Amino acid sequence: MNKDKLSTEPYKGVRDFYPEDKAVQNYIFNTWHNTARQFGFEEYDASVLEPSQLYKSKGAQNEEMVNEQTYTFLDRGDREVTLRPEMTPTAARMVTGRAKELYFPLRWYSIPNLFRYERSQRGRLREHWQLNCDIFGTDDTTADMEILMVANQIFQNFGAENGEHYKICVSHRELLNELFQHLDLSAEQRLAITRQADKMQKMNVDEFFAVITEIAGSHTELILQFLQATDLAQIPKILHSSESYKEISGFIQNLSEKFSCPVIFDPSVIRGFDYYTGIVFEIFDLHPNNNRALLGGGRYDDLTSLFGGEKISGVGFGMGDVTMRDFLESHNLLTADITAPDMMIIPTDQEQNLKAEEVAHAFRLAGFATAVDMGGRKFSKKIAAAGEQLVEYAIVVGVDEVESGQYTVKKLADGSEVSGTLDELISEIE
RNA sequence: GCGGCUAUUGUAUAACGGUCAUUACGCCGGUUUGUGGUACCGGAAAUUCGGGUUCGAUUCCCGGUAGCCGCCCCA
Repeated sequence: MNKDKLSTEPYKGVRDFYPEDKAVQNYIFNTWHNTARQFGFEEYDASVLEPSQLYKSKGAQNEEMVNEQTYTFLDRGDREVTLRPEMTPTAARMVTGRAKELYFPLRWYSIPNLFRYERSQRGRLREHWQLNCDIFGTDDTTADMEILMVANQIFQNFGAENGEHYKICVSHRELLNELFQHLDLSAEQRLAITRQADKMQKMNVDEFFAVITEIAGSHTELILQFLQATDLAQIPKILHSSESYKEISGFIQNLSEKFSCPVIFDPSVIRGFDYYTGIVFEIFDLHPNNNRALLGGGRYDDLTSLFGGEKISGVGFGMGDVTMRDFLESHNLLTADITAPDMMIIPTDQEQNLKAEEVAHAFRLAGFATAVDMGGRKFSKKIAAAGEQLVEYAIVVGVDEVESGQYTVKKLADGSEVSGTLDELISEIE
């Protein structure tokens, strides 16, 4: 290997999509598009470039994240620019920009590519695509239910089963907040507990007990009672009379009973960011190799305050293509759209290439995806190659065909042949 | 940013410190000068880089680089 030559590997943490990979991605994207449309969502999009300020404005924590975990640089006009690491701020920006003329509730979805500057690992690369679905401008819990039904339907449309391949876990931000308030915990304690809750599944019980005791001291028991609850009824009694308790219990019951979408109460579902204020949820991959969330989201009551104007609330989720592909592969649910041409025109030798291109043109105008193999191999090899690429039909173009005007189209799957003029063939194999 | 593991042809792999570096798939060609996929024959193609130990290193040691896995963080 000559080290002076350029590497054929893609840039660190990003992927090449060879045709077989692109076919998988198309299958995933098509299922996402179709499901979003099934629920009446409209697609939006924006540039990958955003002013860095869009991500820094949410607080110091975010500023650190932008500085260390995003692709951020100065443009030629000394403006600080960031490759978008998430879509929600962009969506908030766009919704606010036209808040006066948009009709709410607004159902929007997008499949943006997102970038993050960090060490890659299984399920987390530096560039990925993420389906974002949101319902903006309503506080009604029906919207929360609908958003989860979209999420569930996506998995159904991939042929996955709730409870067998994945599970849907829900919680409510206010429940934990109320508990914190009741116990009069400091902001630092709250943050520390919130951080730990996410990791509960990865630790054993004793370890977890020790960690929480260190943070919360005498309140450990109540906090553990909350975090270890496997059912809404098991959380501390003092929370049972709250509005959020009523909201989430109705939510769970309705989804399971009315919409065949069983969801599980799981208090360890927190979601990292501050803008969530109501119901939060995650969908987990149940395959042992993929012990992580495939999708996460929740309700926010004020996403647009940065831009001034009226508050706009909403509910939404994001899910990534990398974890989705791992999910489908692990559970053997993957099918891919074949992208081979419908028809391959095969000149017997290169003298016939121009004529072959003419023949191809006729079929293209008739609606066939048609390619010409103008390479220098023997034409028997060309037929073999077309067959292996799963091309549907092949037509050999040689001196005999050109002189007689009679061509033979071969169906490669079974070897059957039909002969005639080009016009006859075109109408024949429709 | 931190830690663990790995590095052999395009891919996947084999090789007690001594081989002409194994095998399979894929690729190219032929058996087959006008009709494919299976069979047979042949071909091209590799030890990540730099040092060290040794008569001799793919193999052992050190360092660089890259990849994978995990941690941190998770938008």
